[in-house]
Amino acid sequence: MKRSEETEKKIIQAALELFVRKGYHGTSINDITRKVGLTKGALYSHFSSKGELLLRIIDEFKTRFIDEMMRTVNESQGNALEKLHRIISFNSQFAFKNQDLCVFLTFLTTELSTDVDFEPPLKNVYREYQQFVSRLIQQGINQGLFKQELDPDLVALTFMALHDGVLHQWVLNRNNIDGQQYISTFRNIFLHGFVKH
Amino acid sequence: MKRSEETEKKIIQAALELFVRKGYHGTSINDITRKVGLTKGALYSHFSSKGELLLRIIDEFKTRFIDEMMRTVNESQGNALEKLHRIISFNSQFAFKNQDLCVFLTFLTTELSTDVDFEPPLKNVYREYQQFVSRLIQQGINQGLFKQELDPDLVALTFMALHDGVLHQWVLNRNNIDGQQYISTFRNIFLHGFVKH
DNA sequence: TAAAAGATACTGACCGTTCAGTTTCTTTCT
DNA sequence: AGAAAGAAACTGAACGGTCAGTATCTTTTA
Repeated sequence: MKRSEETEKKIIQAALELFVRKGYHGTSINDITRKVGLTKGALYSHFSSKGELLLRIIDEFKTRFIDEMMRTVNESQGNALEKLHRIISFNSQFAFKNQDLCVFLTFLTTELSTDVDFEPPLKNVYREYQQFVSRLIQQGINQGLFKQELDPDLVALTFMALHDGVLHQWVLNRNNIDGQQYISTFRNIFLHGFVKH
Repeated sequence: MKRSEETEKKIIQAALELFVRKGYHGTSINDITRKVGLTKGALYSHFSSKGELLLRIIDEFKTRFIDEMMRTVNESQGNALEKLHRIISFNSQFAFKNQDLCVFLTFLTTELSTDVDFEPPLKNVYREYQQFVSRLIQQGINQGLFKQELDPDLVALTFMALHDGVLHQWVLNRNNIDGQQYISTFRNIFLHGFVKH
């Protein structure tokens, strides 16, 4: 890899970690350069603005998480339920390996959902995600696996809500939660509820 | 009500709306004073710092949402499942009436979860919430209503995760979602899952 | 040796905060 | 009741500091 590419990667990685930990507005360019061990001039010879850094991270999230998840699920065999299991597994594994990147979308969207520069790309990622899950739910309903009375869009939204929320709670309680057990809990609840029947 | 109290209320209300919409660091004192129609000096004669504003809002959230929810649920009759329904109803109604205040905790916690000044009070509110729900789940298990194999703490966490996530998604899609239908969807899924059985 | 990458030093704007002074309201005195 | 005095609320300008971004110079790399 070229040196400049490596530097860019380091900058993006540092920016990602800081954005997730302190928010976009709470992170200064100086914070980022200090973390990478560079100066402002160096950073601005790679990126034109702080905003471009954010857009690059959004893009990275899309290619590394969304696209990869769709690829994995589409290539897998099985009915809609099994594919939904796949998504949950993929998300969990990805979250374990790339905590920051995974948390990024949820956290930054809350902060920047009304920012004219960032709202459109952020919403695009969400929309793509939702449509993918929604289609899967629709398949499951057609296959007679899921309850027919449910609206696929709303179930997809609920799925994403649960996924977002679980991530949020996990970050807040990283040290007190057994990740594996937490995941199996929320998976069971999402699929079967927790009321006895 | 005294004039100063009214002004303080206006300031807090404006700060709340802006914090929720643009984040804590993304909101300036000037933004707030502009919205209220005051000057900086006036604001600082009521509040000692920007941080105090935030702490006051956290406190307001606690008394108006958490405490009130506990009171409502504790005073209600019925078993654990019915009380859980109460919580969901209360949260939904509260969210409809006080969108900003309800969204506040979720959003600001993501931004400020690593800030030494604000993390403790924010986590306290969450802890109180979780313990309350957790005890309710435990009651439900004891009463034979809920699945015994589940850990009450993790179910409570999942409940809050879903609640947080639903709020988040709702804010992002305020205009495209039928609130009532969305709530009933996530309630059904949480209680009974969406897989046919 | 030319171009890319980085260091240094700077800009103007805006940040949260302070404060001396003015206006507005409330109480006291005659 | 009406003027005087005092308190409370607010103004507007300024403070030091930090922000994102830029201009200029030096080093490294190919």
